[in-house]
Amino acid sequence: MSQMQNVERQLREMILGLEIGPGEKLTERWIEGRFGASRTPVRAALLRLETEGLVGRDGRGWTVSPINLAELEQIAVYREAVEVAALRLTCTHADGNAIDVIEAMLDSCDENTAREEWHRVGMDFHIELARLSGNEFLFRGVRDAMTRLSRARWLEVRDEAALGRAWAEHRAILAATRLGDADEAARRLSAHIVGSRDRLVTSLANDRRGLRARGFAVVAA
Amino acid sequence: MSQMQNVERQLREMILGLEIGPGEKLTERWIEGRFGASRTPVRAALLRLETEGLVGRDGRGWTVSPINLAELEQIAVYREAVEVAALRLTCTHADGNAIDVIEAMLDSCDENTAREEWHRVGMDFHIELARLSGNEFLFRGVRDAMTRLSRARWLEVRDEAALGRAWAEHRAILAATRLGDADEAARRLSAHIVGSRDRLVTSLANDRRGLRARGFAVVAA
DNA sequence: GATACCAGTTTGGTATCCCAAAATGGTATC
DNA sequence: GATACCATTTTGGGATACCAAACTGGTATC
Repeated sequence: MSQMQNVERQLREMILGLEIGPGEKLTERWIEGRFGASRTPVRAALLRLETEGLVGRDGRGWTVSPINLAELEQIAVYREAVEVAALRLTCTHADGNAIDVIEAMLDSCDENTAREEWHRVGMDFHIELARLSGNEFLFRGVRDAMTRLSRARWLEVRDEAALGRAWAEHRAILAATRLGDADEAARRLSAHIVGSRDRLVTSLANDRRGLRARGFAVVAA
Repeated sequence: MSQMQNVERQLREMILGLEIGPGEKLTERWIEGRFGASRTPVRAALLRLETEGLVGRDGRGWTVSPINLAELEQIAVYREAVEVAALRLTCTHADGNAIDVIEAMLDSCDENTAREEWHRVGMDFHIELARLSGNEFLFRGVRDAMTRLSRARWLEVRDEAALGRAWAEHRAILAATRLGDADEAARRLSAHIVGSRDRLVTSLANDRRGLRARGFAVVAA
């Protein structure tokens, strides 16, 4: 694999994994040294990650995008539009086998599963469901929105009960989709997204002090 | 302005203006010479234009994205989702003054207006309307979709009557939005987008031979 | 005539160098 | 102690050099 893709992938993982905190300054030379690549692939990676919203410009330099509560709310609205559209599309040509695969993803999580894995599967559920629509642009929209939400969701304080409820909602959405009941599926997905957004923003707003203490920049709604 | 932004802007204009045809090969060295910049800004520009879907990789090299009828149909579906969501949002806080500005854009076109200008205003109408939603992500979604549709719409064979009908639809959408009638506005916008898509794809499919004769790569639906 | 093969050229990927602007840090001044 | 000022360093933007892989055109072989 080329250096360019390597730097991009590794830097993205460090940002999403919060190994580099939201709001931290980045210098091209530091990245260069950190990954043993020269500046050309480093700059290519930064340009890509900028379009993903993971890094941004801070004057002349680069910054890991802070957690922005107002932005999170906007993303949730965008996500609802594209994900519901994708799901409605999927309902028009529901494929039982494909839905089985996604349901198996949910089943793969139990009480012994690491929290990190629940997190990842929770994202992939929505991404893979959107992929079933067959529409590349709706799919990308959902995937990009989930990427932008990823760090915030990881920071969210979630209890076991909340995760269980989310999983139940996922299953209900799948069930309606399997039946091709677009209205029911859309209704449940909308509720899921809105609820998810509210819990997320509330949790982060409440924990803002703690997040700042960890050195994470959090911008208010 | 920096070279990077310069190269990006000029190259984008050449591609959107069809000065470089869909499907044409690009070499970094040619661009370098054409705009008097070195490869560093050229590379940055290509990476950016790649995310806009205007250029793509062809093996190791670069290609101006061909007109892809299947893709155009998918983009229209995506666009409908985000643009309708944006419009519904706008209807919840309709601002008469802002709508006046957009209506003035429509008024600025008359029988003496160049076709190129009609084309530009037709795009900007949708983009500016989406901006009123106040949601950055819905706005970007609409803007990016319009960018991707731009070349195809320019190639579309459209008569005066079709343009007149489009303008009437635009005005009806604005009127419903001004009244805050979200359902009516959404219904009219959906119809406008679907009709627009059908005419576009039909026109291009019919004229495929002519387009190929001009050296434009057109991929079938 | 078709094909396999080879030398020369082109091209994108990468590394490195240079520069102007911005950030930094220390110092003199009040 | 606060502040204005200046020398130094750092940093991103750009230019260029180098390389390996891909492409090209021609040639020899069958």
